[in-house]
Order: sequence, then C-alpha cells, then structure tokens
Amino acid sequence: MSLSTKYNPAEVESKWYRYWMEGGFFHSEPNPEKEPYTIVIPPPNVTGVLHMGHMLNNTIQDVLVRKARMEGKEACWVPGTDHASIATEAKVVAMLRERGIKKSDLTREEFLKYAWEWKEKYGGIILEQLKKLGASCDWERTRFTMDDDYYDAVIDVFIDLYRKGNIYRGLRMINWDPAGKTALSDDEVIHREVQSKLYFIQYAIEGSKEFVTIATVRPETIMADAAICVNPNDERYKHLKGKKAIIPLIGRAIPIIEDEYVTMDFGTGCLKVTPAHDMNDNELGRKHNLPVIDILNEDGTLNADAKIYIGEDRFIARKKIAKELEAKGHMAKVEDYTSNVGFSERTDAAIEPRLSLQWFLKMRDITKPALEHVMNDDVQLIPPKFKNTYHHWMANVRDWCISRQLWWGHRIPAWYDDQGNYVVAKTEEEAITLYKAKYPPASSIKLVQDPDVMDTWFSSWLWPMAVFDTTIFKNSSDPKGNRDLNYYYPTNDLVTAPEILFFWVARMIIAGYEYRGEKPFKNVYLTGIVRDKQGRKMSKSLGNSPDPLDLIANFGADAVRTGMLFSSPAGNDLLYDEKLIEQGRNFANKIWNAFRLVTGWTVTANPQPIENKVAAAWFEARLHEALTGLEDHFSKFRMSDALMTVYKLIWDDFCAWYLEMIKPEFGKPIDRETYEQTIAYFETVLKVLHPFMPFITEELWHAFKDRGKSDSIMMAPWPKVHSFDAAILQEGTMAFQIIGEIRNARNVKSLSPKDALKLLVKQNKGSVLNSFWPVIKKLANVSDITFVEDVGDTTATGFVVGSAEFFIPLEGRIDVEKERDAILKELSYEKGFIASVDKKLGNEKFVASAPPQVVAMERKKKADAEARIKALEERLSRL
RNA sequence: GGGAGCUUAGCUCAGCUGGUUCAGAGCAUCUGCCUUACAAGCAGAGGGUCGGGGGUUCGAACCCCUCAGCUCCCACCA
Repeated sequence: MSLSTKYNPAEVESKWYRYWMEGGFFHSEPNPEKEPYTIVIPPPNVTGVLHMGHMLNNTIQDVLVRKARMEGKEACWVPGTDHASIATEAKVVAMLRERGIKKSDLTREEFLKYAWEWKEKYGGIILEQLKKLGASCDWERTRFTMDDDYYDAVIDVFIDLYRKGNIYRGLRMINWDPAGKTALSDDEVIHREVQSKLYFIQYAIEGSKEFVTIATVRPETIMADAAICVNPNDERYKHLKGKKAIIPLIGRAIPIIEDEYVTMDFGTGCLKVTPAHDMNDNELGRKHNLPVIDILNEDGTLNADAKIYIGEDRFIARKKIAKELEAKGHMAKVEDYTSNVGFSERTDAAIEPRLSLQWFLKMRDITKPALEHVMNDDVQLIPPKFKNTYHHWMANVRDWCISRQLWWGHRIPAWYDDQGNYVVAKTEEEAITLYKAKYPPASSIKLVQDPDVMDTWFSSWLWPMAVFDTTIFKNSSDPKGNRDLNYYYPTNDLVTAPEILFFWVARMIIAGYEYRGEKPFKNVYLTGIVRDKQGRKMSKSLGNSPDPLDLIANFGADAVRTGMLFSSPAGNDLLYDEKLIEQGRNFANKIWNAFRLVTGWTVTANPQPIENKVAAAWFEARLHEALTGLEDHFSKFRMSDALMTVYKLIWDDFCAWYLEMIKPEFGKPIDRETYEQTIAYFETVLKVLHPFMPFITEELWHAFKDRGKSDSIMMAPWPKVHSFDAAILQEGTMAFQIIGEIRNARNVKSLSPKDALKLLVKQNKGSVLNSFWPVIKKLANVSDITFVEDVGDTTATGFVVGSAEFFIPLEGRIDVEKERDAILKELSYEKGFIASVDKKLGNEKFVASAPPQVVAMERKKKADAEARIKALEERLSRL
C-alpha cells in the first residue's frame, strides 16, 4: 500500500457528505427514549452568501450538535432562511432597475412575483454552501420565514397581540429611511458622528427692528418651524415673551414660547421648534399645541409646504438655503460642528425623523419575563458580560415600530374603510364581519387592506417555535408539529452574533415566554466578529474577506473549521489569519500520517515488550486526563480550549510520545496486543476529534472498519470518561524530562542521535521513577542504564530531574570550563532561590497566618533545593 | 452624555474563590536535522517587572484607588 504523504481533503469530503445525506444521519424524529438536543440555526438572509462570520458561527453549532449526537442524544439542528424584508426588497428593486423596470411601475402582485422568483433562484445558495462546511443540519426540516404556514403564524400572532391590546396604531415620530422609503425601528438606526456646520440664523421680531438668533444644523427645515423657544429663566429674552418672530425667506410669523427644556448656554439659548422634523421638537410642539408642518416628501425632497426649493433634496436645499440666508443677511455666523446623525442600517441613508401612522408593539409588559429569566440565568448568556447590556436594553425598551412600507414580507392584517376606520382580521370576509359589528351600517362596505408589511424580526422572533409548529398559536391543530414542539422545545443552545442580541435574541425570549411560557433556549453563545489581521471588520469594500469556498477548496473543510476555532473564545472577535487554516491543514496531515504509520505495520503473535505495556498504561491515563479537561471545556463553551485539548492529545501525546514509544524498528513487526490497543486508542481520539473535523475522522474510521462498529463515526458513542492513574502520569512527565535532557545534551555537545549513549543514575531517595527506564532507553537512544552510588572519576555531563542525578559519561569529549560555568550558574540560582524561601520562612507573620500546607510546601521546596545544591557541589568537586 | 469591557511573550489568548496547577498555551522566532509515518515534519532552545503609579496584605497578574490607552453598547440636546 502506498498512500500519499499528504492528506487530500478534496477527495474525501464530498464523498462523505453524500454518504451522510443518503444514510439519513442528520435527520431527527422525536424519540422518547432519548434526551433531545436542539439547535435552531440563526436563519441567514435569503440575500446572503456565505461569509467568514457564517463559517465561525456554523462550525460552532455543528461541533455542538455532532458531539450531542455521539453522546446518544436525539440531536436536531434545524436549518432555514429569513426573508429579510428590507434587505431582499432592496436587492430585488436593484435587480429590476438593472433590467429597466421601476418598482413604481409594478403592481404589488407583479413585484412579489419577481421577488419570489429571486428567492427561488438565490435563496438556497447559502444553505448549499453550508453543506460544504460539513454542517449536519436536518435538511428535511428546512424552513423559510415566509413559508405559507409560517406566514400564517406571524399573522396569527399579530392578531392575537392586537386583541390583547399590545399592538396599536399610532401617529408617532418614527425613523424614516428616505432611501428605502420606509419606517425603521430604533434598532435599525446606527448613529455616527458627522462633521457638519452649526448655522446661526437671525429671525426678525414682528413689529420691531430687533431679531433673535437661533442655532441649527438644519437650516433647510426653517420653513417647517412652528415656534421659537427660549428658557423662561433666560433674562436675555424675557422681553420677547408673547411676541412673534418672522421666518426668513418665507416671511411666516411664529410665536416665541418659553420652556425649560431649552438649554441657555447652548448656541444662543434660542431654539427653533420644528415639530415635523425633530423628535424633541415634536414633544415640545405637542406640549405647546404647535402645528406640525411637514415640508418633506417621503424620499427626502422638499414638498409644496416648504414654499421654496420645492422638489430639491434636503441636503442640496440645505446648502442653497444657507447660501441664500447668507446673501440676504440673515446668517449671523457659521461654525464647524460635530453632531450625531442616525443612518439606516440597510440603506445607509440619513434618517429623517418623521411623523407617521405606524403600528407599534407595546414592550413594557411583554418584556418582563424575558428580562427576569435572563437575569436569573434561566437563559444563560455566554459570555455573561452581555447580561449587563441586555439588562440595560430591556429595562429601557421603547415600543417597537413593527410596520414597514414595503411589499416583501408579512402583510399587516388590518382593513380600512375610506374614513380611516379599521379592523384587524385574518381574511377579508372576517374583516367585513368584524367591521359590520363594530361600525354603524354603511351603504357599501369596501375595505382595503393595509399595504404595509411587518418588520422582519416580527417573524423571526417566532423561529425556535415556528420551525416545529406553526399552529401553536391556536390550540395546535397540527399533531406532528405539536409533538415536535413539545419534544424539541425549549431548544438547548443558540449560537449567534452579539450584534443581534436585541434585534433577535431578546425578542425570541419575549415571544417564547408569551406563547409557550417557556424560554426558547437554555444557552446563548455569542460569537465574536471575524476581523482581518489588522483588526478591521471583514467587508466587501476593503476586499479583506477571503471567499470561504475557496478556502475550503484549498485547505479542506476540516482545516477551515479548526482554523476558525483555534482562536475564538466566546464573545471575542476573531482576528482571521490564513495561518490558522494552515495549522488546521497541517493537523489533518499529521493525523493522516499517523494513520499511514499504524496501518503500515505487520503484526505478529510475539509477546508484548515491557515498554509497550508502560506506554499503554501511560496513554490510558493521559487520555482520560485529557477527556476530563475536554468535558470541562465543553461544559463552559470554551470551544478553542476544547479543540486545543484534542489537538495536543493527538499531536503531542498520541503521536509524539505514545506512537514513538511503541513504534517498532523499521521493517520489524509489532505484537498483536499493542497493535489492537493502538487502533483502539486511535479510534477513541478520532471520536473526540470528529465534531471538529468530521471528514477526515469519517475517512479514517472507515479505513479502520471491519471491527464491528457503527456505519458512521457520527453515530459512534462518545468516549466515557473514567478516573486515571495520576502516578503514572507523573512518572511519565519525569521520564520525558530525562529524555529531553539527554536530547538537549546531544544538541549542545553535537552528538549524533544515532550514537547510543550510556546513562549513569544516582537514585536519591524520593525518586518515583521505576517503570519508564526501557522507554527512556528507546526514545533517547541509551544503550544501557547503570544505577550507581557514586560516579567515581568518570568524566560526565549531567543533570538533575526530581531528586535523581543523571550522568552521561563522555570521556574526552567534555569541555570542563563550560561544564563548570553551567554548574556555577545553576548553583547561584538555587542559592538565590533558597534565600527567598528563607526570607518567607523567617517572617513570623507568614508562618503564623499562611495556611499550614503553604508553609509545609515552602519547607519542602527548600529541602529539595538543598538536595540539588549538594548534588551540584559534588559534581563541581569532581571536575 | 450614560453604561460595560479590555490592557499578561513578537501575535492570538488562558490564568477559577489572593499562596504548586503562577507566570502558561498555540502560533511565530532561533539552532540542529531530508533520522523510511509526517519538512504541512522531527529534536532542542530563547522570550514577559502581567499598561503606569499608589494602596490593602505575611503574600497581588488576581482585591481597592488613580492615571493612560483601546474596544463595544446605549442615548433626541438644537
């Protein structure tokens, strides 16, 4: 058999993924005999293509699911996609524009037809890409947030919340996205600092030569002014009370009012009040009964009420108006100014505060259980630092604007007559019935459905429930869905990005308690953001994001998965470096070569050599020590540490130590007992590696097959951890130190590893080493070991491990001066060490207050050091 | 403006309730090796006043104060 020295992932990965799919290994059905383990995928947008963040996120989910499955749980990972209302609509609009079609020229039905076509064509791409990564999702359960029954569920929830009085329609200031021409929730607005100007504009006082100066960053809104406001305590403006000011350029008179809201020392202490275009001004306007004069169109251009610059974009109008004010002498001055401006998360357009009729969900009461159960860890956030942020948000939550002026999404089930009266109902017939009951009979009832759709998150907040049963909201008419929901819900772990903690996670928790009276998941693992080496966010415009599929093609999915996990503690950003992926690839190659070694052996019936017995006993203990650590890491969601534990177990312990210990000389056979044992160990380490590297482990599992095992390593039982022999581990550590010292001596003295050395050992009392001598002989190439009382006059180089002294006789090949220097250096270190211990022990307070075992430990350290000094001095005297 | 967090080896990070798991890991670096499993490798080595300063304590990477720098979240001061 001649296998390549390089592992080739491309050859095996697609083969095994197909095998898993055909074998139905990913599929789950409720099984009362088994404990369920459930993850619902954070549904990627249908517009999405796989990026590095998805790779990290889904690798973690797959690791968790695969481990749970091997532990014998009924593991179910539900995949799916999100319709992503505004993002998708924007994409479809852009696509149509390229084809020369304007959205405004289409009917709703026509537009939606295009949108669905687009979704069918591109919406599944990202899920297909996940398969390349090895994701073990139950693809038979794939859901979409606009599946027919899911759609119904969202509508049902809307109606239910409306009937409970939690949803209302109201005229409110909302965040208006002039590019998307839709309302946005507060969370979809990103505030950024912007360099702008503060304009000081003079308003004449009616019937006087006097004027007041106001400061504003938005001169284009002066035409919408409803008042000038000053602080009642401001002496400068007392005399203006009751007078009127004239808006420049348009000449409209507005009242001068007083309110303590105005800060006297900002700007001039005079505030222009523009209720239609500023949140605070709106409040103020309501308080003082001011008219709302809206001068903007929905696309951010000026409308007829502006009187001037009609049709101009707000930012162009700003410049022109500033210029005109300047020209006409109304501009007192202009200052540079940094202000915070909100931008649309999706379109990046500057948000326009706008008074608008929208639908809202009252948040105050509905959020209470969601806050409480996170604070008491019923739902655990990992890392827990996010509890603070979560608390802050939930305690200050404002009503959620859930309507969007879009077509792609779940349409609001409200029906209006031509008077603006409305009812909320699922169907038109139902609406008519309700309407008749609610409003006085009208001659002809023609109801029109609300054209708007709901915020995307108003559908995805049902995800952990609705993926199993979309009828829960009305006494579960679907027996299968009901059965599945009861079995799988609450789910176990949710893996997602902290950016959507409020958008999505919090709202799922809210919905979970509202509709199930139960949390949607037990743990929320928040991943970091994948950044480049310099710490910059991965982005298309920077071009710093590698294509995940290229990486998989180049390095293999296993390598990419481990690369993502090598350095990603929960909640911390991952600084992506291709080196990490290379490390994963190298690891796969290492395992591959270990496999080549083991399967290249011929087996005999010879008795097991003593060093192999020692090796097996040692590895057995080491294995279970590692497994103990592994379980601990997993239980705390320390994924990088868990991977590193397996990595070191395989590379260092299994390959570098164990296999080297038992490896027969070239061409010689290995005894059957050791061979069987080794294969069993190999299989065990493959099992614990499988969640991280599913493909190579499956490949090797099958290569070892014919041993009466499961058809896939996916289904192989996770190793049971048991207690281990700590003494042999300690012995092993000492043996490895001795081997290291001998090899180091070889390096320093330029001795070939091929020349066997002799070793003299002076076993002082307290030495624990007894069974590893044959191992030392083999790994350090020592021809014989002699135990001596005294080294006599042999010229030797030496070292101390534990309390034993070791000497390598090197007649005539030793540099006495160098040796002396080295010993003197060691001696001075040891003496300094003793001095520091003495200082501690000489301190009465230390001896009195420190715990006895700490004091005893110090005494032992001192005794050990004294023994070492004695040995060193003896060696010195012999030189 | 409010809140949270971070600063430990060249890089990315561990380090639990102050004391043997206390200064660690992986990667990178350096030296020597193409030794028939693996150069995507093997053997060995070096490297940190734990951001600065102060305090508490017998004892501080860990607790307190302070300064500096970085990051994130929330927020309507024109």
